[in-house]
Amino acid sequence: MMTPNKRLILEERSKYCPRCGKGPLIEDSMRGELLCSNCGYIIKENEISTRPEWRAFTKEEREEKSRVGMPSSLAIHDRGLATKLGANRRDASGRRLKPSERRRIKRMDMWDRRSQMQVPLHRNLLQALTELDRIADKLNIGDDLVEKAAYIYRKALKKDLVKGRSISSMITASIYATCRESSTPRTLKDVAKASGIKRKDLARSYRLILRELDLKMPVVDSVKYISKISSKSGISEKTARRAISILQKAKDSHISTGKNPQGLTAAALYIACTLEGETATQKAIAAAAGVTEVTIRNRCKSLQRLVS
DNA sequence: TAAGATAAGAGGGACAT
DNA sequence: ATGTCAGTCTTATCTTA
Repeated sequence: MMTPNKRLILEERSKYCPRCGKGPLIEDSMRGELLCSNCGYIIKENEISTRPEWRAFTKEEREEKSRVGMPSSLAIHDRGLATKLGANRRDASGRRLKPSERRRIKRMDMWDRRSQMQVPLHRNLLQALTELDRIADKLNIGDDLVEKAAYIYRKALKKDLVKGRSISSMITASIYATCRESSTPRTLKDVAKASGIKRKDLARSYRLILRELDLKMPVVDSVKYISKISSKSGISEKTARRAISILQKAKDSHISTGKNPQGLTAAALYIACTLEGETATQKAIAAAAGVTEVTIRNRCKSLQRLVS
């Protein structure tokens, strides 16, 4: 009972990162985040702790939450709390609320007000999150990533990063950042296309977010792109595996750092094709990977030295 | 027709001024 | 703050097998 709330949180969690499986997890008390010291992954549930007091309630809250209908979602512009405590004291399905639930909602409401979300900001968020849904749908990314993107956007908004820039470009950048963070293979190009933002602008906004929010991204693993590219250009499983081993070698010899991962992957696939006697044109692979043939050739030059 | 070569230009990071 | 530099990637065009 004497345990401070902070420690309570930490003890409830696994000591290992859910993504990379390593750790240890450390707490960034400045931002109230729990993150992996190995890969920088921010453990999602702790996002809520930008409003630290909530953490005190976790245990009971969690049980209560499940009884009170819609979960509070970061991807809803007001976290789903728009409906203030109504006069009739009933929830959405008409049930009477228990006094304890009423108190809780009132408290959440209070924090909502205190969170200095002024009306223009609300409007901004609403617009951004509408856009977020639309783009996320096109990109086929899951709800958890949508939540994460919404979280990043909120942070950007709080830091006034959106001021002077378009909402679309910033929410798009948030989405891209989310993909990178979770190692979901979506390229700048993919995301730009889905949103209608120019690649250049997206890249700029993304870098801004990265810098200002101090986000650390895992190094993108070119192997992740193998299946995407090989299936698009109809390359066999066997050849794809060969390409993976080539990429592995490339990684070990450090020629892959600083190179466009799609280009590298495309080149590895091309070389694998020639080694396996499979016919595939540079053109086809380049198209599938979203890079030019020239890039493939350039990567091939350094990769071929490894293979031979 | 596929692949290689070459050249020009865009955009950004690093570093110095 | 601004400019330069090295390096990457893209587009375009020409040549080669």
